[in-house]
Amino acid sequence: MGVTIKDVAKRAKVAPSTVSRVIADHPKITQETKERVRRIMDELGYHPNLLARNLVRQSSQTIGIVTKETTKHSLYDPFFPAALKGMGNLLHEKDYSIQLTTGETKEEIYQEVVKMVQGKNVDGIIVLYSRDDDPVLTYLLDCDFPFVMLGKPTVHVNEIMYVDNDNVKAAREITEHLLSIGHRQIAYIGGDLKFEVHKDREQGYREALQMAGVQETLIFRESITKESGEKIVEQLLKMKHRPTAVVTTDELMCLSILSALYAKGLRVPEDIAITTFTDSLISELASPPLTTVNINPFQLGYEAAKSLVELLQDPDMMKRNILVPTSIVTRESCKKITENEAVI
Amino acid sequence: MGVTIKDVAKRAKVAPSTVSRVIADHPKITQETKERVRRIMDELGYHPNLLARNLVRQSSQTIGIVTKETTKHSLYDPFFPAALKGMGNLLHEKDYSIQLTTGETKEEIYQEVVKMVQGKNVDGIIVLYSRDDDPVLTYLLDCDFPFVMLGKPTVHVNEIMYVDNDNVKAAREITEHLLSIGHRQIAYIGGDLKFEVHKDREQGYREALQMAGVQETLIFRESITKESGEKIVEQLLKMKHRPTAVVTTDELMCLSILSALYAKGLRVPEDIAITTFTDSLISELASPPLTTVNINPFQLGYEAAKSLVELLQDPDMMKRNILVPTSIVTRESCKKITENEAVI
DNA sequence: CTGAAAGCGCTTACAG
DNA sequence: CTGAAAGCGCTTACAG
Repeated sequence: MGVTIKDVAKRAKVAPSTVSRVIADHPKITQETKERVRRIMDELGYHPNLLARNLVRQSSQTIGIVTKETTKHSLYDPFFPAALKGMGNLLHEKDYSIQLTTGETKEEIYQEVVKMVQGKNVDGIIVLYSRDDDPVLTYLLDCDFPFVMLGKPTVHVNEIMYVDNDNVKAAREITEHLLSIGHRQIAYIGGDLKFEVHKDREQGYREALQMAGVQETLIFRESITKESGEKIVEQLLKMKHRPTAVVTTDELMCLSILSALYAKGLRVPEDIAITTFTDSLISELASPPLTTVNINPFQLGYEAAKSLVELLQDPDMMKRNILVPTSIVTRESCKKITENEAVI
Repeated sequence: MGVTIKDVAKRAKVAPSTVSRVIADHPKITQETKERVRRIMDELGYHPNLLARNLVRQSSQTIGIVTKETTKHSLYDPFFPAALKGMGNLLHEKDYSIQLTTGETKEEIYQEVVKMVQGKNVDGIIVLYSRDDDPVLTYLLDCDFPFVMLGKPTVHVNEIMYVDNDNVKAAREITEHLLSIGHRQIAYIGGDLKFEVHKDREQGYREALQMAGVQETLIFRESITKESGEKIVEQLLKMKHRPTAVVTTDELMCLSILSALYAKGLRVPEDIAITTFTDSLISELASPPLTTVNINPFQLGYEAAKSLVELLQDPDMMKRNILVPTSIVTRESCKKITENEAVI
């Protein structure tokens, strides 16, 4: 086996406890001893065995990151790597490691969380989604385990630390943006309402239309595939008052819609305006570049990790929430229209 | 603190060692004792403390995944989540956890790897890239630590277990595909040659042209941004014999090129054909859908993890390599051209 | 088939 | 300022 604290102690002619204190940079050890011990550690190539340290500290200095079950799409959702990077940045700073769930299904992931928590494999958890009836959430609350949610919880809002955008507002604003440049027929393409983010954005869309006195809403909640994009576009084209603008909430879905529109010979933004959410490189590189709600996914991850670390340092802290601001990035996918065009 | 093995032992009136054996499902424990002990474990809500188990076993049942330093682009490269999912799948099956590096720079990542290895925080490592002069690689080889590389190593090829595509062949085949449908002026847009993958693909491109008797090669190695796409397209358009087809090796770069082409009023595939690599959802959803080399990123990750687990089970096993096959997925971004069109 | 004991490699009160 | 000792919660030869 490798070099242990005892080997160092023997060579340095001190007790193992002293070596341990040198590692911890304990203030009551003389500079002299510290230097001597450190030199010997270098000589022997000593590195602390973290497994032993973890056991005695009952802490792994690791944060578990819980994802939702995978779909073909969620795999490629640019939100994930950006948020991951944000969490990684903060956690690296604070000297925590990241452990990722590997399960595919809800049940597998639940079991992993239980194992992480009970096995003391992680000191805290970040849940990367918010959905209805989530056994993971119930479990974490039940055992009072430190965690932060990325997204607004659907229950126990006041007992859970979370980081989110104001998705209602964000969706309202992007819809208002379209209204302000003359659009009246605006379709909305969101997602499954069991996820809080989709509830919020859909509500924001409704609010904006209502406040503008527009009666007609048009909402789609399809899974994100090429086919669903085609299906939606087909439906749009069949309508008497075809929408002049579309709010999508997902960059890949937006690509899918774009693709279907082009296939039908429609031009963006000339024939129809389109907007999306997230603002990864995809929005910038799409043709045309997309007007997008920048939700700052990196910052969301960063703040979630930061809140969790603070919670670990002070378990009794107030369960406060953080709202990461969003902003509209205007690109070429939306065009001002006159009243004439508005009603085709 | 939580329930320990001693609590269970006391209640079940057996020794802690017996409880331990029940957990391990040791064959020499009677069914009767097993059942009794298990019942009590349930009653008390006992879960093994993995930190303690890790210490005595000197193993963390965790695999470290080492990424390369981040760029704005690499963050969104769809290869990463797909490979991650592949690794996760296999590792979940084998009951290993995943620990991810969090560093931003080469130096930070190197330090993390050292800490992972020396601190015994991981049992094995998967390196997600292959580049020249990589201190991480040197270090892992020096301390003879179990690892698998995803990509072909640039040195010590025979001492390293790796999983890769045959990138030379893949690039040759996609270039030959373009040749076979009539293209003669084919540009290539790759990446920094310090990465083995880019060396290989560039070579494949060259080989295909050479074998077809085409003298002229045209190679770009830009970073992946909107601006570099514009720059490249500008250069292409200035040429006397403008290429009729472009091989790109990255889906986001391909989007960038598409975008720049459209901005200049060119049509794909009518005016210029374009192909790419990876085959994530992006290729499918792009406009037009992209002819792509499917490199099976999920499978690459899966096989890498599988090889590593095998290596951990049998440290003396032959350091064999695995080549994951690639295939060309034909979509609408390439059009057959006649000899007339070939020379504009 | 089961138990008593040692030990994994640290950390941390408690003495001095 | 430093050391001796106990202990974190398991596992695993060694006995019987």
